[in-house]
Amino acid sequence: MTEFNDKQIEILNAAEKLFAEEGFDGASIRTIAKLANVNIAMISYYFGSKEKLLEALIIHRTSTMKVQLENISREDLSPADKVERLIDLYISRINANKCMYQIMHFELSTKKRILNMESFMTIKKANSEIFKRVIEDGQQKGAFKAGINIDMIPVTILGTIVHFRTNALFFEQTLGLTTEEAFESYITNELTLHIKQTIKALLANEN
Amino acid sequence: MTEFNDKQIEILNAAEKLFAEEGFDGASIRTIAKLANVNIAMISYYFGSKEKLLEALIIHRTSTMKVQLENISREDLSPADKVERLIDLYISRINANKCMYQIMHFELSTKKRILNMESFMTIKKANSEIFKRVIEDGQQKGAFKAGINIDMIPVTILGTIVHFRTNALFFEQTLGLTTEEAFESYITNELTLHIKQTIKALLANEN
DNA sequence: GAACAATTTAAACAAACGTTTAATTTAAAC
DNA sequence: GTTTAAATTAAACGTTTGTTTAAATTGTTC
Repeated sequence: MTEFNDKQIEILNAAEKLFAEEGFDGASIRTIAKLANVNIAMISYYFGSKEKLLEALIIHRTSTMKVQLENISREDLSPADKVERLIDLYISRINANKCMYQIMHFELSTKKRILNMESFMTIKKANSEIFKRVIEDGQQKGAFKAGINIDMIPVTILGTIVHFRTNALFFEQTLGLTTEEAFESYITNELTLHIKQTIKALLANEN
Repeated sequence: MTEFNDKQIEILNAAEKLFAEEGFDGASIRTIAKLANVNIAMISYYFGSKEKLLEALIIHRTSTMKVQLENISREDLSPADKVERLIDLYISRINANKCMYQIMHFELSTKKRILNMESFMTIKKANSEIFKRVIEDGQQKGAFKAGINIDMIPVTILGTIVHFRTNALFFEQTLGLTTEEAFESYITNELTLHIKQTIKALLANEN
């Protein structure tokens, strides 16, 4: 879409970090400018306002989250393997965009800004539909059970990951994940395994 | 614990609503005071500062969230029924304290305030341990499968509910839950059923 | 009802906020 | 090299922020 120069990219990166860490209201134009090594006036100069900066950031990041999931439904895999690959992709995407997810989940939950969240919603919708297609295919082939709420499966997958991340402090204590690596390692191994086990069990046809 | 008079309660209620809707930084002392129908100075007078108001609110609300879950592990039910009851209690507790959960999940995720979240963590820990006990009991009785990640089961339950609530706007659109009642009804019926189905499937022993 | 403490108020406080200005520097075009 | 546009700056703008003050009101005690 719109091309950004180096200065603008630096501002967007700084904004992403600080919006995620301190919230939109908590992060100030001055701290963002300082982190990006630019004059405070540059933000208004390039983006117009703080709110428009957030909007630009969301559109910029979501546009790069291309629908790579789409390809999976075309791959020649068993329905069960497709679901596993989808879960892997979900998790790796959140890991790669954890700041953005943090920001958008807060923005979605707040009633303050009636910001344009359509770009984020569109991605969510597309992903949900891919999931739906794969599962319905599996049901027709007799691999998956009927009578399950397909709409809520992405909710459980995403919810589990997001909830684990937001409560990082809690799990650092209770699971002893003191270092950053231990925490991330737990996500890619134990947590991912748990999600796969859970979804598999829900879908499994005992016949 | 500490007793609050009517004015203080009104301030706490107003603060809870506005902190949840607009975030801690987004809500101002003046809007809180206006909603509570008190002078702005009363907040400093009673609570000392905005930050201490949040702290008082958290301690006040979490102290009322007594460990009612504790009783369930003593009830004479099958392990499967106990799990169902635990899920019901989880959901009804979040429904009853949705504002507080909203606030605390944001506060937990932000790196800004190093606020005392111990009261919230203690509750989380207690609940997790009750869950653990019930499931381990079910495993010993042969009702539940072995080789599952017990720690992550509350994460999946809570994550699914919280994620559904935070993305309310999205599901209003995609599921057509236009009214407040339709949304809440979906949680108590479809979503609850989905969670129970999921956890049951994960725990079920096929032997 | 006088004396005292607790409550409530309007006003003011300094600090931080997002944004704009007007001047200056850098870059591009001819 | 002059001209024009773009980028960058420091300073100031008017608000809003959380908090405090000092005066006024209310409640309590004897």
